[in-house]
Amino acid sequence: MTTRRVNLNTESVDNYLKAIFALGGPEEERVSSTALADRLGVAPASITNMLQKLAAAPVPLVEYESRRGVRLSTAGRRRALEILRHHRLLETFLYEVLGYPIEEVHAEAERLEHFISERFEERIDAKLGRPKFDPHGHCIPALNGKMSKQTSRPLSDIEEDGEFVVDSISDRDSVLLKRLNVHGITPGVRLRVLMSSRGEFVLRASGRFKSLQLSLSDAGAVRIRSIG
Amino acid sequence: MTTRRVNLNTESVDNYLKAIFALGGPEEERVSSTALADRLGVAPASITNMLQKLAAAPVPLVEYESRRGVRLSTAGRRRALEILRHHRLLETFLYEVLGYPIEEVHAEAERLEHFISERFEERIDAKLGRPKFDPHGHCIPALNGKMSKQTSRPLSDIEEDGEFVVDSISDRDSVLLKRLNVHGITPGVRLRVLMSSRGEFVLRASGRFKSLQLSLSDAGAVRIRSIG
DNA sequence: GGACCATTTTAGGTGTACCTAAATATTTAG
DNA sequence: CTAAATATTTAGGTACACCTAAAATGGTCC
Ligand SMILES: [Mn+2]
Ligand SMILES: [Mn+2]
Ligand SMILES: [Mn+2]
Ligand SMILES: [Mn+2]
Repeated sequence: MTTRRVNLNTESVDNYLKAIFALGGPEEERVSSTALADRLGVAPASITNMLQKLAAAPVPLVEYESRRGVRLSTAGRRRALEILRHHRLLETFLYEVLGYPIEEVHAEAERLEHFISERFEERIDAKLGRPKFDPHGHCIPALNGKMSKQTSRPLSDIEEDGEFVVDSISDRDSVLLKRLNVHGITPGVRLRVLMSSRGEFVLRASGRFKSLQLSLSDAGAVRIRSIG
Repeated sequence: MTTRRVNLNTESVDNYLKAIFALGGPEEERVSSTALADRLGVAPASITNMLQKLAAAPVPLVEYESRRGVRLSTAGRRRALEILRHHRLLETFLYEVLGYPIEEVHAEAERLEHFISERFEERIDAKLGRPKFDPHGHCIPALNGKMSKQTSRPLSDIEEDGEFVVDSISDRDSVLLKRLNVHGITPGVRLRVLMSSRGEFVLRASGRFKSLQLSLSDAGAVRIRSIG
């Protein structure tokens, strides 16, 4: 009755860990099976299956109690941050060195992040001059896994007109990303925000003439901070 | 009785096609199951299984008759050349742009070749100035799949002392590759060859003091052409 | 022309990562 | 507090890419 050891160095495991990390938020709260199923686009039953496997490993990658959600273990968090570092370095590299359009870097990085070696990671990091942020304004985790906390808030939380600085933009919706880019809404840019009726947001980047109207849900993809 | 269609866009299929292409040689001769099993490091039974699948596809990737070996179909050759182009562009890129040591480019390219997009391929090709040869001296197939025939011969075929130009060096043995590189034996270099007793080769690159002794089998990894 | 031997194929499994349907537990609402 | 709704897990599949062992084939050698 030898305990058969499973192989957890797979693209799939990477993606589960990244999803748990992302959904857990800065407080690393427990994540539900449904939320994961939704994010990863797989059936809830598949989630349960994988979580049981990740939790039962010799070095568990998650803490998991049946029906009580899941959170990353220390090893799981280390691995998630490693992949996130690959992802963001790749995005920066594709954008800066290979001249990709901003809305195309994410999909390419999403695949390659699982297959580049530590040497590749080191070489592009060096070539880019050890960047701290990716082209969407997201912080790149350091080699030791350290990552500074976000001080920004979602544009969708704003309740009054005002001026802000664009902190970062989610890379998950490439159509929206391109639309924002066309209107000059990129990380670091100064932004005038007007609340229209019915929870829509009207944005204008500094130095631009054309404004852009965003739905509440699209506004959730943009993070801002106060001018300063 | 619906014919279930299989997915042939996998890393595994890529590698089978590449192996058939490489083993078939310039004449694209039929390749035996054993030769493939040997090259790919899988059991002969696995080879049979995959070949049947590749041959039975709606657009067959190989021509296969039981017990008579395989060769690539037009579609299979196209795909093999596409992957070979990825591989060699990646090697050139890793070497030229990222400063990899020559003996490390192959392993990295071997993984990444299956996962880069057409955009990535195009961007590194452009960045490198549409190179025709990779850092081992191998021809990079064109976008349309055209590739010029080799005019070189293996060093191991030489039977008398002489001077030659290094054409290319196999990338499959990284230890040998590094050893050759240390002795200045790289594509384009002028090479003095002395036949020692017992089928060993003594090489000296032009402008170098130290010679290098190579076994017959290692000499098979070096291709040369006449000076001119 | 038959026996032998190497090659190749068939038959029957494995582990990974999914799936659907059914069962069960938890939460919410009346 | 219970019933309905929702969330989660269990049970029983599938496809892929491997594997080993056994059977079949085909060429060689006497
Ligand atoms: Mn991204
Ligand atoms: Mn991914
Ligand atoms: Mn190579
Ligand atoms: Mn490969």
